[in-house]
Amino acid sequence: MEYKIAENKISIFGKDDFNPTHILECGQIFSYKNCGEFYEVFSKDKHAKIFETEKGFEILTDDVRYFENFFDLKTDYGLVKKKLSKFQIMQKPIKFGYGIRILKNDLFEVLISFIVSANNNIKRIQLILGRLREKLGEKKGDYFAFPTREKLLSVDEKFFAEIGAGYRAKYLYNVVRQVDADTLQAWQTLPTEQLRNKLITLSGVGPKVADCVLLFGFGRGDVFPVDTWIEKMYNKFYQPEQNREKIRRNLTDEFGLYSGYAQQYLFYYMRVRGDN
DNA sequence: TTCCAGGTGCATA
DNA sequence: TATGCACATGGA
Repeated sequence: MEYKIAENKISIFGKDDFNPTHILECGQIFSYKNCGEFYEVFSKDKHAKIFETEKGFEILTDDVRYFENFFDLKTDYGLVKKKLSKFQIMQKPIKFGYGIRILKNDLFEVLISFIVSANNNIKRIQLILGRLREKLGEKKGDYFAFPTREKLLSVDEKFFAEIGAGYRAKYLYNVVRQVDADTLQAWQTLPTEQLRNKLITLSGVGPKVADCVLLFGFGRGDVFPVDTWIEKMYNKFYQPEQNREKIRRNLTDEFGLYSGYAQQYLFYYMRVRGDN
């Protein structure tokens, strides 16, 4: 996919491998707004607006280099889809979510966000994270930054309960005391399996949340997060199986380095289309 | 009213 | 190692 970077704008040429609806509404990020004429997306303390043009899309932002990496623009998703299309099961999901790209979101934000996501629905996750930004994030004109770790350290467990986190309040209170952004960044050098083991030691982080952080933060394509929707998918298209660890092993064996990409097309397809 | 949502932690055997 | 249950909250 071709794109051009100017001072405050990234121009995307073509609409085959980039679609803001697919990218933002496929459940990998919770901080964005559909404003009709455009989408606005928030990551860390930054934001960008995405407009559709005749030839493609334009991303307007003060930090073009950040969002070039965020939208994973250097990866050839045409190739990803070509590799995945040899699997029969991927035909419809790829056609349906053709413009999906896997985001490289801020590690600390992804960690907090997906701890909130556990056993929760997307609407409520967005609500809780929105309140978190409003109450603790720095005001940046007409939006709020994601709170820094220092800010998150300043509140008690009750605060997280009051913004609606429910029983996850304890996990959040604990996890901000267990890691900081630099520690997470340092883990980037580890191979996936070791990194996964590190993440699972954190409060509120199990196999599923760890895989989401690996995929949507660390950019590891060799993980396959198994949630309730993937379990539904697996039981529909493969053999009946309720052990999520077995499902995960089977799917990563099948899709290898492209596991994460496959997962995201399938997740989006299952959640929006239900089936067929 | 009951079920479900991008599951995890902990006790028990 | 594996199984079962509790855990907040709000929409369907």
